[in-house]
Amino acid sequence: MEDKLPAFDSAFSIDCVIFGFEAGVLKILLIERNEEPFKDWHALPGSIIKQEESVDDAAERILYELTGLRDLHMEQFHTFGEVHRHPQGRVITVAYYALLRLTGQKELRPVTQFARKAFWHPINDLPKLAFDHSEIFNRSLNKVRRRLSYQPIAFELLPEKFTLTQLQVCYEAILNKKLDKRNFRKKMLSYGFLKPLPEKQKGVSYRAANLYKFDRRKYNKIFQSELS
Amino acid sequence: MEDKLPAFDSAFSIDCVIFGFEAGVLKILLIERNEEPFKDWHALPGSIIKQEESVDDAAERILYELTGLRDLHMEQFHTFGEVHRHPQGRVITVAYYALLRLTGQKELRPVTQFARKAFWHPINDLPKLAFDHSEIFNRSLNKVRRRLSYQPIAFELLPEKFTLTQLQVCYEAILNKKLDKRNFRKKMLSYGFLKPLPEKQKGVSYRAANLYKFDRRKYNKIFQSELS
DNA sequence: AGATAAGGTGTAAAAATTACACCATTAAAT
DNA sequence: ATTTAATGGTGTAATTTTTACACCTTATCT
Repeated sequence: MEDKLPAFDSAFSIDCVIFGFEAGVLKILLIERNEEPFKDWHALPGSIIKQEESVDDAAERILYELTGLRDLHMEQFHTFGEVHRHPQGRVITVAYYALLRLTGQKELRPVTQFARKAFWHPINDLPKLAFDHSEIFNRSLNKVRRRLSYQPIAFELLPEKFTLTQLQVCYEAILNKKLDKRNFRKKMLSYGFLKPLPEKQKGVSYRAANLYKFDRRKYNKIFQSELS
Repeated sequence: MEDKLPAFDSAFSIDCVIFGFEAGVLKILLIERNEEPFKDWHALPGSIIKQEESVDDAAERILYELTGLRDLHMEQFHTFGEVHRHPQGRVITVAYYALLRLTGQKELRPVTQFARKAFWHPINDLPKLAFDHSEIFNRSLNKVRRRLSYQPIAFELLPEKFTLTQLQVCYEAILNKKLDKRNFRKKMLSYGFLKPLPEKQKGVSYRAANLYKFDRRKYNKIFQSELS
């Protein structure tokens, strides 16, 4: 496929691994490419950095153009610089990840023609991805797991009001292992940044669980002072 | 100074933060630049990535060319991508760090003309650095500190045979805080990768301390299995 | 012999982590 | 009305890890 394409010199690009959590399943955002190389393949949202924008700004723009998503807090985690990772020329890519709350049913609507569509896909069943995107994804998942071990970032994935079980399932999905219910709750509550609400889960056909809210002020206090 | 220089389009570069430990003091490797921009300034060893080399390979080559040092294990930690970080044009830089054992008196000898010389400088007294290199250094130090909290990487800095006090001083230099002697020893020995040698320190005018050796096999076992 | 400087050691309290099982509540089904 | 199915919610004891803390020992130098 790549033989017919023009070669180019070198470029910097961005690739984004956006995690979402839905129905107890951890997913990432993929696009269907509408362009060679790897036309029709699934891929991470990614594109070329422009001359006049910072790398961080490029990440925001590119994610928006390919998926319609805006204003996430993305974090850079690695730069992939093998010579032949792109068939047409030298492309070094800076990879970002973000955790995204899926409530509010944000619509996925690419605003450029590079992506035919954008969609969520469970991480346990990923298709073959374009370029070295599988490797990029693997590395992002390691990063998120490691990060979760020192910062309870799972909140970023949950709706504003959530149950402790939802929180635990989210942890388990990220870490890919079962946790003990009592110990998990004890620990989470001991942090002090979970506010119990005078409100219960609705629409379940079993005992409704209490809802909690994440208190970002307290959270920030704890995890800023921890750096010292 | 930059007004007279030709502008260029865009480039990818490498900057290296190489840590060394000497006489109880943590140092990094700086060069004196022999080229505009920032001619005569102190800077991190860094230069432009070539078209036909991977980013990791570029890091090794560049460090060698500017300092004469080879075969260190460098690790990428961040990519700096602000638009105006270089006065002449767009330069995105991938930053690496490494910890280097200073025994054997490795000579520092730049093999290109870009650096007039290379030298070690204590981290507590750094001069103003070229470009955004101070920021790059700060970030590298944070990275090393954080890493030290889950992997005892301080060994990389010590000679083959070392005393427990040397090890502790090295930790203290990285973390910039005092540690308790008894607790520190208890913990280090409990890992099981410190081999006591039937040998004592020489040439000190007080009671000689026992020497230890770092057992990399056991270390790797422990810190590989830890990832699961 | 005495001074100096660092080496080397143990214990108790506190805190964090782990393992583990049963009753309560709700809605749906009968 | 009763039963069933599904999840919610809770406590304790054992173990491990972390912390705080002080004194005698050894080697060298004078």
